[in-house]
Amino acid sequence: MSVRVRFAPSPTGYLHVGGLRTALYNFLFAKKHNGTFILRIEDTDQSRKVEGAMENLIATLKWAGINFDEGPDKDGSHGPYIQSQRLSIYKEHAEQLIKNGKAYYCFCTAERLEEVRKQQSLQGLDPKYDGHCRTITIDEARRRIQSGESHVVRMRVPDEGEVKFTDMIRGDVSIQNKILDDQVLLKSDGYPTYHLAVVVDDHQMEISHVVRGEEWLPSTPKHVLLYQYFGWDVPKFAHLPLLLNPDKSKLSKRQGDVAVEDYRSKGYLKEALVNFVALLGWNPGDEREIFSLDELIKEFSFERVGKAGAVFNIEKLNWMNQQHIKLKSTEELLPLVRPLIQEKGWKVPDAYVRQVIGLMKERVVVLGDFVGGCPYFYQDPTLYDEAARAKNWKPESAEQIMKLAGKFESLTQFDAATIESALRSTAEEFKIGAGKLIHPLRLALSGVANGPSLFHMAEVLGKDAVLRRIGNAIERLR
RNA sequence: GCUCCCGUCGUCUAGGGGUUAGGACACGAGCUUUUCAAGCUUGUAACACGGGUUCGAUUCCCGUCGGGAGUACCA
Repeated sequence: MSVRVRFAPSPTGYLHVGGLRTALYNFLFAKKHNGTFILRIEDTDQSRKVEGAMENLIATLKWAGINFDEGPDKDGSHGPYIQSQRLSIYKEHAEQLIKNGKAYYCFCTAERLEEVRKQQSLQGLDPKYDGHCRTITIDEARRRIQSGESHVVRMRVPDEGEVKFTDMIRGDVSIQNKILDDQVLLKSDGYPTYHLAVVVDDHQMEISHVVRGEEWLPSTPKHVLLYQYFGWDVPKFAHLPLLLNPDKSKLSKRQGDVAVEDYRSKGYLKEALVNFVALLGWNPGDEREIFSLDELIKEFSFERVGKAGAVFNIEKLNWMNQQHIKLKSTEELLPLVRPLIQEKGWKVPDAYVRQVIGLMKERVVVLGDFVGGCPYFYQDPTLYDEAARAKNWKPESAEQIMKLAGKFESLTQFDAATIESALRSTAEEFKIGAGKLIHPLRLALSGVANGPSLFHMAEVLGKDAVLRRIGNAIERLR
């Protein structure tokens, strides 16, 4: 059997990191088995529709490197891939169920439904549709519809028996029919609910494995029942453990960033985010942790996906981002850093940025650190860190640095080696340790107490900037 | 409430009838060092609880507790 899987988000804004992982697992599984990965847009709730959300979703998936084979803008002869364009299909299927007695028209108003639920909870019963419209004959129903009465279609769930299915991650799951609700399948506006739409689409699109979040586990029995009603083969299911907030509730906004775009704009590499999210619930079975997308494809399997929810731990993501940055060449980093410098309005040539990247690469966590973490590479310092000044700038420093500047001036070759020897010889002349010059010079050049190797930093800055900054510092730090 | 799912260091996890319960992040210490990082070495830290089964359970079974999800004309 060929593998066909799908990621089916609803376009309500941005791509959630939980969604990213669901999409990723689907993608990895498809690629691993030479299968097909499909993107389907589930926009059956008109009230939640957000303009541009679908384009955004597609762009973000593309950014992450999770490419789909079939989808809204990639026809694969199983479309359309946007549910709002498939309304007639759902309607036909709902009617088929009605004809077979597996579904029925319901005319209950929202008010009545609410009242019923209220009464039930008052009596300590489960809130559930009371079957009020179950016995209305099709003829009568048609008359009422003809006269313009608002209605929905509900599935008829048997009162007895149970539904069983096997989940690739959780094993056998079963549930009693009697606790299942007569789920609405077709809403009064003619749109299907999720439950009808997924089943119909997954079947028509020949989905072999339904891989989705654990929040769907409780409604899966209804879906299985629908497959049976239609006489269709049931696909395999894999319900992924949830991604959690630090307090263990389902990962949500208000407790941190959940949008993939947020992490992107904060300077996380797609490689790091994908790698990190892959390891939330899955592991390779050995102690490797850093993976490329291709390696993930090679290693992935549902047997190694865990059952328990996983807290989204930003500290580990930070570490992983560092690792992936270090894995990248300066040339690969350049186009990622360049726009950030542009944003600040700073103008420096590529050759210069390459040198900065070279020096900063080992000490950066997010891409922004190449810029905001070392502004002194782009601008003369105007403020000097107070603590550093108190610690490193002594009354005699000005004279010593002045002397050093004199030596710098006469250097024909201004590189890390010549800078270092000039500094060391100056220190000797004053009979002080090199540190007594290094620290104040660093303060003068960068305005702060720490950063990359001072001599290399000075080399990158260049002689003119170094002399100018020394002059400024002596003026301002007196 | 009811239904379903889950339960190994603070977090991500490996393991599985007999182990010094392993790794990673974070945290502490040390080394290195012109600073800060990085790197290397190292330390602290876990099988939720109670019953079984068994010569032996963290591992298998049951219960309890705890957590989560679902319970919509939202997905």
